[in-house]
Amino acid sequence: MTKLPLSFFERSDVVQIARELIGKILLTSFNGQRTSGRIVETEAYNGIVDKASHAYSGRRTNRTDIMFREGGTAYVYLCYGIHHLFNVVTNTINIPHAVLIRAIEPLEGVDIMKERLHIQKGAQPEHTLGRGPGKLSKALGISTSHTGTILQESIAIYDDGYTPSEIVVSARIGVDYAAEDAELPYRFYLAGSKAVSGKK
DNA sequence: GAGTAGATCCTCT
DNA sequence: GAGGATCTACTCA
Repeated sequence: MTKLPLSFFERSDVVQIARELIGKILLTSFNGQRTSGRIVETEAYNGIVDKASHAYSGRRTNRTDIMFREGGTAYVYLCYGIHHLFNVVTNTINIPHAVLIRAIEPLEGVDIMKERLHIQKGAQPEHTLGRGPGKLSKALGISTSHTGTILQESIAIYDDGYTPSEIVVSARIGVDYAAEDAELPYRFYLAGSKAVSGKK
């Protein structure tokens, strides 16, 4: 299992990176609690030309400033006052591209994830633990305090040689406000995975 | 099984 | 002061 280098995220094609992240492993290690899962669903956010992106038209505020950093930085923000959403910043400095990680299949630390989600042990099948961006962040212990973290230490993404059998492309979820950009084929998921969120 | 309301708070206008 | 890259629980059928 090899850790993805920062150069993986510093490439210019955010849509390509989103596709390649399917099947990779997201691993967090906080306070000795190690949890990981295989990424099965992602969405690309294509910077200043993408109405669905927080950085659309070059909007740079305290919150979005993280997206203007170099690739391989974590961008975590609070949605609906409840959910912490985990993104990976891509491309180079001053280009605010990002990939939203939407779903994982749990691998290590399943009991820790259940504890974090307040699920009784064995009460729910494992594939529900990382189904959806809000739950995934909670299961892995990621919160807004981790925004700006470089993805090489307490949070990192690995390649264990797994090759996805079939990747499905679709429009993104929950971005109706983005008008015609909501239709863009920027969402990728692993065909047949039970952990994929959204419609069937 | 499908549809809907409510939670809840930070960020930007 | 409004609204959001969501999730759950509850209703009704």
